[in-house]
Amino acid sequence: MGGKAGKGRRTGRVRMEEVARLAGVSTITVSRALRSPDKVSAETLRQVKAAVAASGYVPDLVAGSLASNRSRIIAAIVPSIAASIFADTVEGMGEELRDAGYQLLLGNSGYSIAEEEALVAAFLGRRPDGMMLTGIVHSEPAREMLKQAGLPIVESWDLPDRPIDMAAGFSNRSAGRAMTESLIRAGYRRIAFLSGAIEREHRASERRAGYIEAMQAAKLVPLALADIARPTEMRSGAEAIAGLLAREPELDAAFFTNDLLAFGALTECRRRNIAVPGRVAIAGFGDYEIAAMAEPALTTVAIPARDIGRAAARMLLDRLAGRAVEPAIRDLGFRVIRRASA
Amino acid sequence: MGGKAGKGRRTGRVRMEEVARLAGVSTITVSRALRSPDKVSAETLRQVKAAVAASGYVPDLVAGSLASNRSRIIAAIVPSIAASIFADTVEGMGEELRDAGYQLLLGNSGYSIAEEEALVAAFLGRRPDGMMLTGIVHSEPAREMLKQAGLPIVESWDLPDRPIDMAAGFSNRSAGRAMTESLIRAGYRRIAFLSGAIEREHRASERRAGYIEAMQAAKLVPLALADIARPTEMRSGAEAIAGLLAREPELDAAFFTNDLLAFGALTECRRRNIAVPGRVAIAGFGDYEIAAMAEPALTTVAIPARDIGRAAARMLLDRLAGRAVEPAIRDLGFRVIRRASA
DNA sequence: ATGAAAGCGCTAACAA
DNA sequence: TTGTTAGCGCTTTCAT
Repeated sequence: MGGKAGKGRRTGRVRMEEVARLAGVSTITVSRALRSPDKVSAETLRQVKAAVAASGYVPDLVAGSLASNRSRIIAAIVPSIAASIFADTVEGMGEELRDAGYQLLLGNSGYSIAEEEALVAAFLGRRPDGMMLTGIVHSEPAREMLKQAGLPIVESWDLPDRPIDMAAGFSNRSAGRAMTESLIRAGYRRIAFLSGAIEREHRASERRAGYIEAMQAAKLVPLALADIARPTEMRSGAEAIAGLLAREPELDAAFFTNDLLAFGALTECRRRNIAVPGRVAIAGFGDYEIAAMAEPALTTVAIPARDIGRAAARMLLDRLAGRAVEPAIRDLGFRVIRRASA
Repeated sequence: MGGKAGKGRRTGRVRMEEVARLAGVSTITVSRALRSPDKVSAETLRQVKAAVAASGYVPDLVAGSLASNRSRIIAAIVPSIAASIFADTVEGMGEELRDAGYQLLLGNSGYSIAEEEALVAAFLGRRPDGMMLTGIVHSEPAREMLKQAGLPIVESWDLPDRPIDMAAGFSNRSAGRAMTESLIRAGYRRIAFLSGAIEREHRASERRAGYIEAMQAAKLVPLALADIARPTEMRSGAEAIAGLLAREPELDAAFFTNDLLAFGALTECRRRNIAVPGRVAIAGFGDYEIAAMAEPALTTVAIPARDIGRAAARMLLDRLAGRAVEPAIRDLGFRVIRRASA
C-alpha cells in the first residue's frame, strides 16, 4: 500500500482537500465554487470543476450539515405510505423539494400518535430543516419537542385550532357537512355515516361531526357508525353494507369515510342485486381513481392530496429562504362531486 | 442573557456535554450509556438517564454520523411513490428498518434512469449505510458510483444478470410466461399483451418477453402492444380495450401489464355489454386490492411487493451487522391467481 | 476573490 | 468501568 494511507480514522472517500490540491486552491474555495459559483472567478470555477470530475468527488453532506447547521433534509410523517392518498401528498412534496435541492426523510406513524412522537424525536436528531406532520392531533411531548427545536413545521390534512406553526389542509368537518347537505338536497333522508374507530383517525371523526351537524340542522336523525375494523380495505365496505341494510331497512343512503369502503359497498350491492342508487345511495370520500371508474361512478368529495404536499413543501422552503409565509394556515378546500351513485 | 452564551457558532441545542455535566461524568460515558447501556454501570446509567430527561437532550445524529462513519440511514429509490405497489415495498422496508433503528431516505425517479442517477449521487452524499434501488437497469455512472461507494446495495423487483451487489425480486419474464401459459391452458388462443412504452419500464418489457415466449412455444401468434400512454391509470385500460376489440375482432383474451389497466378494461367491457370472460377474457398483473374486489374478480399474478421491501431491508441490515447474506440474489417468486375474469 | 484558523457535536482509539 | 485526546469533513468567521 503506497503513500498517503493516513493514520486517522478516515473513510477512504475523496475529500474536498484532494479536489483543492488538484485545482491548486484552498478547500474553502472549492466549497464556494460548488455552493455559490458566482463568488469565485470563472477560471477558478473551471479548474475546480475539472478537479471534481477528475477525482470523482462526492461532497459529504453529513460534514456539511454539521458545519453549516443546515441539512437540506425535510422530514415527513404520514399515517401510512401504502394508503395512496398520503402517497400522493408525499409525491407532491417530493416534486417541490427535489427542484430546491432538498431531500425527504419519510416516516410512517401507523395512525398512532405515540409512534408519531417516537418518529419526531428520532427525526429531530437528524436536524431536518423542516418537518411535515399529518393531521393536527399530536402528543404534548411531540408538540413540545417541535416548538423547542424551532424549525419550520407544517401540519397537514386538516386545519388546526392550535397550530404548532404552519398548516396546509382543508376542513374535514366542513367536507363531511357539505357531502351530507348535498345528499339531503338530493332527497335522501335516512343517511348513515360509516367509518373506522374514530378515536384512531381524527380526520374521520371530523367528517362524522360535520355529518351530524348537517343531519341535525335538517331535523334528521344521524346514524353514525364507527365500527369498521379495517377502514382502509375495500372488503370492509362490502362487509359493512349488507349488515347495515339488514339492520336498518329504511336506510336510503350510506356515506363512507373513504372511497375504498364505498367502492367495496358498491360492489357488494351489485353482487346482491341491490340497486345503487335506487335502493340505497352510496357516497365516498377522497375522489380516488376508482371513484370515477366505478359503475355506477361514485359520488365523493375531492380533496387536494397532492396540492397539500406541494403547498406544505413550498411553505417550508419559503420560510427557509426567509420569505414571509402568509397566511400561515392554508385552506386548500374540497369539492363535492356528484356522480351516479348518489 | 446570562452566562454561558459562548463565542462560537453553536446551535443552541442541548449538547451531550451538558448531560455529562449534570450526570457528573464525561461525554464519552454519556455516549456509551445511550448507545451500549451494558457498557456502563447501573448507577451511571441511571444518572445519565436522569440528566437526559432533565435537560431535554436530543442526540445530534449528524455529528454522530460524521464521527462514527455510520448514518443509520437507508436510502430507497422507487419509480413512483403514488403507485401503490411500490408504496407497499417502501412500507415493508419501513417496518423492518424502524425496529432496527434505521431511517428511510426516499427518492422518486419517475421511471427515469437519468433521474435515478441524480438521486444516487445526491443520496451518496448523505452517507447512507445502504441503498435499495428499484429494477435492474441503471446508468453506467450510477453503477460506477455505487460500486465505488462500497455500501451494501439491493436491487429489487427483478432478478439481475449483472448484480451490483444483492437483489430481492422475482422473474418478471417467468411471470409473464406463466400467466400466458395459464391462459393457453384455459383454452384461449388469440391473446394480446398490453403495456405502456416498454423501453421506459424494463419490468413490463420482461413480462412481455415471457408472453412472447409462451405464445411461440404454443405455436400461437403474439400480439404485443406497447402503446398505452399512461399505463398507471385505470382509464387507459378502458380506452385500450375498445379499440383493440374493434381492430382485432378474433381476440379472445387480453393480458395487461398491471391490474389498474385490466380493471379499467373490465369496467369498460361492462359498460359496453361485452361479456368477460365470455367474449374476451381479461388478465392483469400485481394482485392489487381491486383485483379480488372486481366483478368479475380479476385473474392476475400475485407478486410479493411488501416482502420485497422486507427482504431488501433485512439483507441490508444483515450485511451491516456483519452477517453473511446467502444467497445474495433472492427470488421471492410470484403466483398466478385464477379468478373469474379469465 | 481567496485563504487561515477554528470549530460544528459527536465517537474511535488508546490509556488508566 | 471510565476518561483523554484527537479528529470525522466540512463551513464559518475574520483577515487579506
